[in-house]
Amino acid sequence: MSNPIPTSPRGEPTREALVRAAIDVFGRDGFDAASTRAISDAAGVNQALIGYHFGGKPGLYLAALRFIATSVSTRLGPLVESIEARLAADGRARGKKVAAHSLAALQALLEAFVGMLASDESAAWARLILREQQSPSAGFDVLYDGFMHRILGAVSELVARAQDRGATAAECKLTAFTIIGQAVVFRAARAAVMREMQWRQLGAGELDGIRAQLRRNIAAIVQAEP
Amino acid sequence: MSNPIPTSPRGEPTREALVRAAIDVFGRDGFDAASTRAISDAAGVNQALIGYHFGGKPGLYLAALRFIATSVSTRLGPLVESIEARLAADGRARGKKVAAHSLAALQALLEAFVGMLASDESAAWARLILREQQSPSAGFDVLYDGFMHRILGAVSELVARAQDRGATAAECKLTAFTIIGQAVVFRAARAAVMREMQWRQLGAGELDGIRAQLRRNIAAIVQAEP
DNA sequence: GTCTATAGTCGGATAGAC
DNA sequence: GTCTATCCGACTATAGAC
Repeated sequence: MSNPIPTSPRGEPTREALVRAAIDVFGRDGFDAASTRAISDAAGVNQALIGYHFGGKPGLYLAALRFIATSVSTRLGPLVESIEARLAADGRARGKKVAAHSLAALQALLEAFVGMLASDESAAWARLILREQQSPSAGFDVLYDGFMHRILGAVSELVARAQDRGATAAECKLTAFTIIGQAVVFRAARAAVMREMQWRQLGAGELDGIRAQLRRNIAAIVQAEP
Repeated sequence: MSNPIPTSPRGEPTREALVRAAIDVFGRDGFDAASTRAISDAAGVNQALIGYHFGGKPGLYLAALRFIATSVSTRLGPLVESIEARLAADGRARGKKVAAHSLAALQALLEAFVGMLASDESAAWARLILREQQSPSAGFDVLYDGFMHRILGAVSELVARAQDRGATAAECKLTAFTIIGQAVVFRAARAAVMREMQWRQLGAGELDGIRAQLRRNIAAIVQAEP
């Protein structure tokens, strides 16, 4: 059916331009409504090249999701890796000291996360991800296995150590989602945020306020008495 | 251009069937990809009736958003009204007593909110709302003015009174969004939640766990020391 | 590897019978 | 108010020249 992607270096710029345009157009219009013409026009290449390079529209869609997973991993990967290394080094050790640096790491990770969600470049692929969450296609696996599972695991584990009360793994995962939700809302409900806050843009100043709020909330949640 | 909606009672069942089907199909496919044929088929009526009753596809879309705003208002309106009445009765009074019942009201409102977001019936229109948030059309006003602004105002005001430390209105609004985000994530990132929690459904048991988590987090956030 | 041209399908809107 | 029939434009995919 859909042939493998040709790998000749000569076509690489074309493939990358198509993928970048695809993320934008698929994110804005959804898979069905997005037209291959709109994508090829935005990429500045011929429409027939989508069939040649990706086998067709679905192949280009999957390539776009893979590109997103790689982008997120590139952006958050180093921080997540350093956290995972620290988690492994601490092993089963617990106590005030572990709790303190786990909280700090949790705050740092979510500040990086919300910074990513706030950026303009993330707008297009965030739209695609939110679509996949609402109606998962076969491509959802690319996103979940590509970065979601790993980040969720790190956040849950940090919550467990920062709280240091015998919360179950399921409870920590639930806490992780409520913490992540506090960042996600600034992308998922962006239009309402901008209108209600009467912001004209979400720039550095606004992001600082959001980050301070997140730091405070995270500390309050993990330090609260059970 | 698009004539006003005919108001004859004879056509009312047709209009309602079309609006209900429209919420489902528009939510699933987006405005462009949704076909009027799919909507009329799902509604069990003739495709040409969309033109007759709503002037066309855009008219039906706006009618669907209006229906959603009314549905949410019906579901959360009474609770919000009782909260607004209490806020008005308290006036400028502050202190421990006001803080305590404001916290309780905040928790109750968010439990109702997340219950709505968890319900299957809300899935379709939640999809539509998330789409509008990501790429607001002219119809976003219908949603914002219809219920968002009012609920956000109630949550912000409850946060201000439950904290009872001189936080600015902007800070309270930001806190309100982070609190609402903790509920919204269970709709916006539903696919990731189900997979990571290894849930097969989000039923009464799972919802109880989410609500307990929200209660705890909200109390921790508003009671934390500045 | 990239292009033009086109075949085949499906979309929204509407005219007109009942 | 509801239906059938149809126009016309836009879409994806692909054949074939360069």
